[in-house]
Amino acid sequence: MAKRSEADALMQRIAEEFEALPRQLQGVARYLEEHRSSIMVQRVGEIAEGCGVHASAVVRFAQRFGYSGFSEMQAVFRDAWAAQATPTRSYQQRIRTVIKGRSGGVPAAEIASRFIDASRAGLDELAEELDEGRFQKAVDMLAAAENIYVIGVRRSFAIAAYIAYALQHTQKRVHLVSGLGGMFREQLRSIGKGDALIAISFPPFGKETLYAMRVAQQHRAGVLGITESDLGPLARHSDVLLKVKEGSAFAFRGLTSTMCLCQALFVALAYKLELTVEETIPRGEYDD
Amino acid sequence: MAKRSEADALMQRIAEEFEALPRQLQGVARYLEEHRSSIMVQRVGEIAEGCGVHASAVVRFAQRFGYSGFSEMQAVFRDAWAAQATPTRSYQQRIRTVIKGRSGGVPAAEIASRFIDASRAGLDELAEELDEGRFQKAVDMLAAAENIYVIGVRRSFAIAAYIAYALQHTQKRVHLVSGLGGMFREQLRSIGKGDALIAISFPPFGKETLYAMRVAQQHRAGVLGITESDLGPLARHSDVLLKVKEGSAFAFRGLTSTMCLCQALFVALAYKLELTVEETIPRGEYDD
DNA sequence: AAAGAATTGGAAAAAATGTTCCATCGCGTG
DNA sequence: CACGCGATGGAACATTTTTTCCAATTCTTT
Repeated sequence: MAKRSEADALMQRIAEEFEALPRQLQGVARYLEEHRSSIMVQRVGEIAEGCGVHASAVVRFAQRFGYSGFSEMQAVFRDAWAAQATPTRSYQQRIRTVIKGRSGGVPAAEIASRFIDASRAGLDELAEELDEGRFQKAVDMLAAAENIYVIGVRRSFAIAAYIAYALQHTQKRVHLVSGLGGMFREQLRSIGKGDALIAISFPPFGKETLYAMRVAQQHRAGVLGITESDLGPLARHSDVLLKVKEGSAFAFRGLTSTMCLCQALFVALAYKLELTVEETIPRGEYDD
Repeated sequence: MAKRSEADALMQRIAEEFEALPRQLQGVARYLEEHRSSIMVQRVGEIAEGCGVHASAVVRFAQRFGYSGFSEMQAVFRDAWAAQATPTRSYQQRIRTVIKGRSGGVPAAEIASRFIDASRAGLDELAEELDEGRFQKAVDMLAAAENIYVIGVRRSFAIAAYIAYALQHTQKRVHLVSGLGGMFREQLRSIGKGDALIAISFPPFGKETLYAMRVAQQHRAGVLGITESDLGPLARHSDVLLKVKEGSAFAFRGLTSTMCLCQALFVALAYKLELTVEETIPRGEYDD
């Protein structure tokens, strides 16, 4: 019943012993986990190169886990692949698999899979409907700003938090308007000309966000709105408005498209500012 | 844009010349057509046996179609497979190309569009590789918890913030371990048996997150880790581990797949708790 | 700091795999 | 029916790939 392939068992064994493995073998382990699906096609040499390791290290790895050599271990992955590539699994078996995992109610995986589909559809739409002119304008505005303020409340807060984090990797001064301590007003006080505000809001629009946009405009700062329609209240207060329509499954509004758009925005900005890779991803002690 | 692989071209050529082929080579041709997807893994001998033919016949077949030998022909199929098996990688590759290629103003929209493609491919991968059993376990664990603590620092903070927000729509008590005021330790103090911790972390793993996981385990709380691999430090401290592989375009790690997974997690949980749509999406005065 | 253990990289041996050559066979044709 | 052309299979050969062995190095422990 359990279709637990030997490959699965092996991977688990690897995960368990991982910590106790020497440095290079850990590298091999990581590589195997990462490229599990293509190991069957690769030669020892290729894998070794992929890990930046000598071929013999890969062989030693296999031996450490009880195989006579790499070839024997590779066979395990090959078999696993062959087993799943051949739709020999009867329909009944599949159903049983799905039912097996669930503890009453609808299998969670079913929901997950549908939600992922919906998110993907959302991205399709984003790709199709992205207004290139506006996007470019948004990037230009941010590139020109001295200080960048970011606001998003409730559902949109996570997005705002992400943008603020990402922008820390630029030379800009970044201010996340969080409202911590009830200080929305105070956090916005010093916004002014030459600055920009990024505001993320979806219906029903948070009043804090709208307030921030008004303040920004009064202070002559540029405003970039991220929302779902040209018709909402953000339009009036934005210099540039980016639209994202989130797909929704189970009447639950997604956020992946918005997240994706914001990351794209950051990447484009980083490029425009000619940040090097090293600058965008510092790997210090405190990084996560 | 039609990415007609060399393998496709070859198969067509084979079809055209099929009639003119000697008996055995026709057999080989049929075999290739039939087992096109597994040729890359097989040895000449295996294929020869599969056709009831001598190995040299297969080599001759390859040579007849202009290759130096079987190996060269096999490489064609291997490449074709690699191209379709790792769409994520190739998208990321393209972003990199776009960015490095042209000097001066690459249209921001171009970057955006590539980035969206890459994210989409990432979701495909997520859908494909999601471990259904673990996902179900994760949902069950959360459903059973009285208090849910959430931690994620730096890059992962936005995700943690979102989860904490979403969970407010359930009956659970939710605690976002933010470290505000340097109080990581204090915020975790009262975690205990019957509670759950959701920890999100990617390399290089934030020490705060790892610390929180250790504490949670010591206090007998359930730990749900969200990371990119079974081999990282989260594995040891997690009761359930969900994997998300985010592609990184020019060393810039995405977050859309992670976001999507977490939302799916919430939706599945909400469903299990039998929350109605209205409950999960209250539209009150303060909503955003 | 020295001794010991474990890890690592190179090179050579071993195995496996792929390719070529050639004698034989079968088939169609003159 | 004999001839010749091309197809076939076996075995030798060549190449590639894997594995083993060992010396150099690094890391630990005393």
